[in-house]
Amino acid sequence: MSSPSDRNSAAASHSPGEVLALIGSGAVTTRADIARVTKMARSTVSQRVDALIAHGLVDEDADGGSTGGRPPRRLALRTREHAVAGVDLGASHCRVALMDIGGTTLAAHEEPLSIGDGPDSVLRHVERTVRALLKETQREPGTLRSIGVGVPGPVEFSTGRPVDPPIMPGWHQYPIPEFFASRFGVRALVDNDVNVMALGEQRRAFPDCRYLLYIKVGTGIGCGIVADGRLHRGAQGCAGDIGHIRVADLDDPCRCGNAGCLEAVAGGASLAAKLVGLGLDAASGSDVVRLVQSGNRDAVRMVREAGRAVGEVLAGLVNFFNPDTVVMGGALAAVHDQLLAGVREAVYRRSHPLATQLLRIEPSRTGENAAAVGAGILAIEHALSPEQVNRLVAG
Amino acid sequence: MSSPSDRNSAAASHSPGEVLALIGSGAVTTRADIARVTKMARSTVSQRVDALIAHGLVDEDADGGSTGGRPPRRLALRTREHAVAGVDLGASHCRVALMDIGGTTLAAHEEPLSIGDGPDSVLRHVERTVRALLKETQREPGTLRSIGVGVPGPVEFSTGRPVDPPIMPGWHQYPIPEFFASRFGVRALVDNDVNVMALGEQRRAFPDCRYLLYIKVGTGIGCGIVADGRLHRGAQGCAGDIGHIRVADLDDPCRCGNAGCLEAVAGGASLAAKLVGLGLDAASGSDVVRLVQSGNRDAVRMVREAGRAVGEVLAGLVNFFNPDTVVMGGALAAVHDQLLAGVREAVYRRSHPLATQLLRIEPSRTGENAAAVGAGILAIEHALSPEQVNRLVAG
DNA sequence: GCCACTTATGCCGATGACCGAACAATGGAT
DNA sequence: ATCCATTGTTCGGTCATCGGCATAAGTGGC
Repeated sequence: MSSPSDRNSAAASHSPGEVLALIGSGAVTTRADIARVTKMARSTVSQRVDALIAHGLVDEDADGGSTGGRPPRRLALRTREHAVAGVDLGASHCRVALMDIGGTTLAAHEEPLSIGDGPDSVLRHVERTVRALLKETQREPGTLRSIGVGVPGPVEFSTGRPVDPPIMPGWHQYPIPEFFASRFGVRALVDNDVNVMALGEQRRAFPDCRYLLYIKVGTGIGCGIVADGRLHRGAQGCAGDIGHIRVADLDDPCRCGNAGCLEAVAGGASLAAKLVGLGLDAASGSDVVRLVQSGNRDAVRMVREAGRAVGEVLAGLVNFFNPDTVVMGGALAAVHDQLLAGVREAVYRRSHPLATQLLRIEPSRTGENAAAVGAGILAIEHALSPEQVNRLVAG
Repeated sequence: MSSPSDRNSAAASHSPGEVLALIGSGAVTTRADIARVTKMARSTVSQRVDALIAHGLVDEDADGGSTGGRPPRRLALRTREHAVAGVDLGASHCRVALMDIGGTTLAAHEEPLSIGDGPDSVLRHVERTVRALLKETQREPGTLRSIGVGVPGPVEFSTGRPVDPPIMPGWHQYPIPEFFASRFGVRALVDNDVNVMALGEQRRAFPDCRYLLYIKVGTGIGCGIVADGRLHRGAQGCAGDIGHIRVADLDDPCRCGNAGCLEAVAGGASLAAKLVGLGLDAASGSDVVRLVQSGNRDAVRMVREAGRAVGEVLAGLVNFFNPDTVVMGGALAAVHDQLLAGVREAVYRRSHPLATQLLRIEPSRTGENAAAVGAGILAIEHALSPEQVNRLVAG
């Protein structure tokens, strides 16, 4: 038996925030469970739980089924009272998902919106949408705990400010978190859209995968990186910018000034342009998808070709990063049969066997709301972080 | 004033292990310092320090200079009583560095040794060398706390076993830690040689850099990855295997069966072979270095060319990983003027400006002992890890 | 239906980690 | 010589946490 209250040995002692995280994760649902997992005394657990209940963070449900003894009281996050918003800003759309802190999507809304309208106009629109969704789901505005935002460009995550975003005119250094702080009084977390999609995909669809790459093939091509369960943003926060990696043996000119960039070879915009060159009607990536789905041979061949190009680059990244999972998402993932075939072919040909032996390459499992939900998860994980909760319970 | 003993608010409270880590880092040197940094009461700090002294982990030096009040007693790791060994196993050499837990190299020894002799023979040799170094520096064998080992092939870090290492016949799944546990009774940590070099370089030469890539250009080409201050090993532990990434527009056949691999284009072995093809006498990477240093035009051109190929691949990795520092090491780093010129040229041409704006690309600053010292640091960080120390102090 | 048994939670005194304040030590400043 | 600034130690008090016991609330056998 270990000596009591010994912070040196297998140290029990978990802060209220850590207890809440356990409850939130769904891994434990009763006080007795918590005591078993944390090894804290049952009395201590009750104390922690009482504090969380007193602060309205946890609810005591009805009794759970008995397993031969007194039935436990089930504990759960007080989802009614705590909501977050996940915002997905695209080049030409805006999607907002209202979620409770349990991760359930309560309502979502999408509409076309040009990011080029500038931060003031766009963010005011987001604010209105969030308020509308709160009303629609009959939640008090005061129940909003935080906001996650995904934007189509590089962001300095710590300050939440876009940095020289190529397709977001007027957004450079705009203080997005301050906007939401003044409107809702909550913290906003802003990240690149591919990052939040990677986070959402990992948390929702691949919870057991610790090293995940999310490849988004849309108009451009980007990559979100989850390493050891956390987002890897790199030194300047622009990690995952794979659109301009050189593809061997191809010389398609790219808007970046170089030739043979992955984006120029396999990006939706470039595929569409090539199809136009063949006399077909394709303005964007979605038209490419439509043509493939209708069985157009040139389009199918081209997407497969694009898959090989993506796979060529991905093969190098797999060798370098050694992920356990690669997820293909973005507009062109709608035709993932063709795309994945090319990707797998190239990756398995060129990557090291040890790196590919357990590697999974799969299409995205999250749907249209991927980015909004991912942003919401970012917000939830902030709101439920032990530091946040401890501050709340202590204050 | 925050209420005392509140584990929720700005929670002071640091375990003995954390206190030792502070002392070991050199950031603090007196009890008063520790109290200021950790915000614990001075009495508590004394208690922690007393425990560490009682267990022989910390020494109380002579007084430090007064600054107008009572002079502080300086604290330092008890380096006399705690040593580690760092072992660098190469294809044809074995280097052992004996270090104290403060990180000072006490003695080092190198000699030629073929890894192909098999684990039994090689590890017995290592054991003899470690014992000789202990005797040479007049340390008791019992002062050895742990052993770090870098090997030239993939390793499952958690078990310390090589996994299908191409140039280490007979080592597949050999339990290296068990060997040392039975001989010295200490834990051995085994990792890929490039990983320990990256770790050593980061800790020694670039302590402020959190995202570092260490590129080793020797016979082959490999990469060690430090992300957020920790080694990134990937899902299977084979991350950083960049030798067989495809280089655009080049088709040199590679031993792996593919063509255009970085290693086939720019590896020391391949460069030597090409020089032989030009009628020059070059058996390995070191001969290439010799030729470059003697001003041979073909060799200089070829190394520069190799630099560009490395840079081409590195440009992609910089976009993907967004490091703040890239270090070039390995045998060919001896001619880093020529190599770096090519690397920088390619990286700055092809990487995203945001990723390169603060990027440093520099030659390795650690010398011949890089891998052995890196392995030693791995061992030190294990021996001084809070978990280890807490167990010691508690037990 | 009653009772033994099992499991969950609440209550309470005991323990000890940590704190803060007072005190001792030690050298510089005046 | 005296005061001051700073460091470290001692000691009593507080509070978080523990373990044990009482209570709650089911199941299953008889």
